Amino acid sequence: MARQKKFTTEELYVQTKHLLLEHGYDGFSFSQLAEKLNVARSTIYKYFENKEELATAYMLYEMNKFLKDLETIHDYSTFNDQLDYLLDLMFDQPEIQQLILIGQSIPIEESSRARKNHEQLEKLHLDMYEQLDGFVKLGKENGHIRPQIPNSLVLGYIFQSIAIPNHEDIPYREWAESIKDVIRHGLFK
Amino acid sequence: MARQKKFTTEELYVQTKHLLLEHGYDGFSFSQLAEKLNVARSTIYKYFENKEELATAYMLYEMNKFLKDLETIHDYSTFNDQLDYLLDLMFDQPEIQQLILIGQSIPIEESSRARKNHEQLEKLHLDMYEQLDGFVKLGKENGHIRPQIPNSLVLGYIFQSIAIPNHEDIPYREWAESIKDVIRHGLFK
DNA sequence: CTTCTTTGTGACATATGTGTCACTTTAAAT
DNA sequence: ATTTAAAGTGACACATATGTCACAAAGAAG
Repeated sequence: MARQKKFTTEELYVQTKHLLLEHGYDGFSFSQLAEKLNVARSTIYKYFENKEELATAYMLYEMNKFLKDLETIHDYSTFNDQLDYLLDLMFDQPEIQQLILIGQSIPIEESSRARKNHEQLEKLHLDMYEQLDGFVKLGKENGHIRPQIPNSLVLGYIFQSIAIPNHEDIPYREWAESIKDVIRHGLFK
Repeated sequence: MARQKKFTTEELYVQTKHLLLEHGYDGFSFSQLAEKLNVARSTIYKYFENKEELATAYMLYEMNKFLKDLETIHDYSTFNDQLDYLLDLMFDQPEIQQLILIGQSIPIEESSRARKNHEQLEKLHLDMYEQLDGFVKLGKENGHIRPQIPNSLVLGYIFQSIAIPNHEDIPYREWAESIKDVIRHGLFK
């Protein structure tokens, strides 16, 4: 070791997240990030080749965190508890789908270090999908979820629900319960 | 009149839409747009002061079109027909919520021509909300929609549903019917 | 044909972003 | 105290975006 770092990878990722959410991938720049971290722009190049590599590395980090949390779903035995857990998980990080979307807008150059990250990211994506697909299948087998609804719609529906803007500022608990209710039973009487 | 225009406002808006959806507001530039339209970049400055004004003008155009379509909802008498019409409308332009989101990420400078556009845009937004809110109220009064669900959640659901990615490429008609079904009756048996 | 007006353009000055590199700073190891 | 290597920086060359303006091009009106 020599000389203390001025920022941790963790801090870098936190700022990256904010900037990506605010400006999107195209609008995100090393200049902005360096300013947020109070370092020179060139410092960041010590750790990442370019925007592409940084962004994919960050997405990988975020995805791994999410998947780790997702595994905990197996601690719950009933389908209803699992659904509750999944929804709470997503409520805790409502930005996750937007980030995944931004992640998909990263253009991957041939033969870049980012390629590896990108490939691994696709693996994690598949992992996630399989986890969730298994969950939906269980729900159908156990007779909770109506079997004629396509699995991808079930999952999409759950994911998108979290992104509904709470413009009326309804208290978290009440809002979350309403969403769970609508997911289960729809809008109609 | 003098000299023919090389592009119509319509064409300009179409390209603007594509670029905004692809790159987001921050990633969008006059250079890209000029290239798409096969004109010099400076030509666009003849019609718009800057990116800000162009983007707000475009959003205004898009919003007006959408609201005009939305009015047609009154041609349908029953709540169920109105809901069907609304959902079909949104299926026809699934980009609308993403565009609205992008529109909200336009930073409005003080004392710019874009201010006027922006204020008018907010009015249209309110119009839209009132239209839709009225629709939901009707649904509750007529006993179709469960009254305990917040109105904004009902609307959020309808809007967000359209954005669910159809990864399995299920045929349009079937997919749309499934979504309508889930919105009405939820995922559970 | 000349004039007028709209439409379009290239070039300039300026700003911001990118990637690199020789160099400095700083803390640990000897 | 000296050496070493990681961590950090300013500056350079280059690319791209911005806004402006004097001027060119092209139809319409006279």
